[in-house]
Amino acid sequence: MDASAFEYFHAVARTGSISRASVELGMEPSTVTRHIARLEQDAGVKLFHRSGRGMLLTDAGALLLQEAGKVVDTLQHARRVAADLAAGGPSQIVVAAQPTIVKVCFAAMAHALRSRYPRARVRVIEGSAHELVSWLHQGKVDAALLYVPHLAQGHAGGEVLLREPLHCIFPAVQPAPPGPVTVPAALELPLILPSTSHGLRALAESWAQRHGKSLDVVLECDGSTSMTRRMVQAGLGCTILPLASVEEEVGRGLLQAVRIEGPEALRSVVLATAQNRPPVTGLLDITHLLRDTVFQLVDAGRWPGVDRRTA
Amino acid sequence: MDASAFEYFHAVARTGSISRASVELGMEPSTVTRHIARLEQDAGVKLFHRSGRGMLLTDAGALLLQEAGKVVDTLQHARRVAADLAAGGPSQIVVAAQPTIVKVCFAAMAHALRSRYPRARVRVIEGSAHELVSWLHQGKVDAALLYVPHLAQGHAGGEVLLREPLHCIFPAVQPAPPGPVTVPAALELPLILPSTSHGLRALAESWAQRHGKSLDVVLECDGSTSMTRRMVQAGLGCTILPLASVEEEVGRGLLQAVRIEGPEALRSVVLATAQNRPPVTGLLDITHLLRDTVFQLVDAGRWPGVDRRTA
DNA sequence: TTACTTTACGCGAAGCGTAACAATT
DNA sequence: AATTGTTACGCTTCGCGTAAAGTAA
Repeated sequence: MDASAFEYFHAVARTGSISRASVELGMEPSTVTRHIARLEQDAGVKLFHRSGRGMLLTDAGALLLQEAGKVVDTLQHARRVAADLAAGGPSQIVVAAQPTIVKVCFAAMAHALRSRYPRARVRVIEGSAHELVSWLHQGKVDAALLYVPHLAQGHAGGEVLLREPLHCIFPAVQPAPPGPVTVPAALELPLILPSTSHGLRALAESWAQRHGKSLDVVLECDGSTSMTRRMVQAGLGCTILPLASVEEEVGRGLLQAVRIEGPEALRSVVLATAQNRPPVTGLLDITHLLRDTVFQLVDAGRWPGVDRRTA
Repeated sequence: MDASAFEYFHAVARTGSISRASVELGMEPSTVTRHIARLEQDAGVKLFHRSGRGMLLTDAGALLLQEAGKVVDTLQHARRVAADLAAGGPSQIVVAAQPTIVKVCFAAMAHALRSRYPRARVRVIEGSAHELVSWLHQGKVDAALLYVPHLAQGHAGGEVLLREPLHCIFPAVQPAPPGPVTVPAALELPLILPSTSHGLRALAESWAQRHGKSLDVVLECDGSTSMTRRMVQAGLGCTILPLASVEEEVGRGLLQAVRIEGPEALRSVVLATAQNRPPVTGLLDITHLLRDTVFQLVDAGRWPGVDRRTA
């Protein structure tokens, strides 16, 4: 029973159709049919229910898919290591980060990675914190930059690169305090925040609990922070964000940002790598490069709101 | 890059020679050579140092072997699941146990497994407790019967089948106490025991510590317990074993066995399965069968020194 | 010399694509 | 009718084994 049979099977099960799998695999549908037919003959059971609309896994098929998935993953890793050997260094580098971080430093990072590893395929992905840890765990990304909500760092194998102060974001039309505000003062404001399970919302909730207040959430706004920014610009309320997220709007006078005081208003940016998986070739080099890039950005004043003192 | 390439590579690296790998793989040496040569070409580096005596991994080869090993393991599991599907039940059953347990009940177990799963390949392996947990973790065995030293059960996903009392084993020439002895009394005896890291030795050490005594170990005897038995027969000292290990010699008057009193002199026999790995087809059935076999042996009085009361 | 790996060569089989067919919606 | 899966057929290619050559101990 050849390993490629499991790969074909995996593709068909995932796409739910022979024709879709065939284009993904770059071969003719008839070939895929033959492979599936042979696998079913070898296994002695039907792995799919056939219908005019596609292929649906049977119970036995679902069982075998578990194993097929592992085979595909393992093979992919092995091939990648071989490719790394051939390239004399990493042949593929995948870095992910949360949107704000992407905005600030992924241009510089992509540039640094490309010039350091010209022969490697460099991929950058944007995702939520939850997605990032999941991707790390699955080995889909090599390194990730993410916010750790408060002082709860050390949960994963991450190195704290810097601490970024959070700001209260006001509409341009509303008079904002001239200097930094305290956390309790921020909690008095009508806020536009993401719904639960988002890092910033969880942080705000923990502030409210600690100071014995309740949040005045006038609007829940999920998705990209640009939507939240537009809501604040429209004067519906204030929000809490790092300065980097709104630097441009602040510069153009569309929004006002006031720093929130105190250590609880600091979010750590950590550089995380997968601990459970074997490190990719040159991962240590890569993390060094990413770290240096971040520090250079901060030193050049290109990370709004962050300097060496806060970091 | 085909998965079979990794399998061939794995075989060559493991055996250290193309010719040995070729017989293991059931093919001609020239074929294996071609596969390795192509893999090296794809990887762009030499994976082996060639010498007139065989093949030795390079650094790059060692790196790739890590991945190749995972590929081989994963593929093996996937093929097995497929074979289970084809057989309509488990196609292979691997059960392991510590030597004494093997001696007492593996004949009955092998018989029960063969009659329950006539189409399956049944394998039984004997090994030390340390090896057993390692094999379970690696997925090399489906179920294992092993002794848990004292009352520290529950560490792994194991079910306690019974508790077996330990005995003091005396030479035939030496007058032995007529009835059960206490743990402190046993600790006074000159003992022949395995060296550290063996379960029985660790148990004896813990007794000594708890009763504030020190062991009088006249001889350390590693390997099979039959060596220990011969040493006791020769009159060099006493030892501590379950009755099942020495039943035959006791019956022939070559040794004397005296039960040790108290709950601390009981060893639990646990039926363990791998928790970290997906269960094999019908594993639940198999464990049921093994459990019933043990209980039937005990009820029939075929497990020396154990009855329903101690169990 | 001996044991092992590698190359050359010819053959056979396995797998692919094209194209026609069948079945479900 | 349209989309999708399956079967038939001819062909190419890939990989195996045999046999000879090369190479280190």
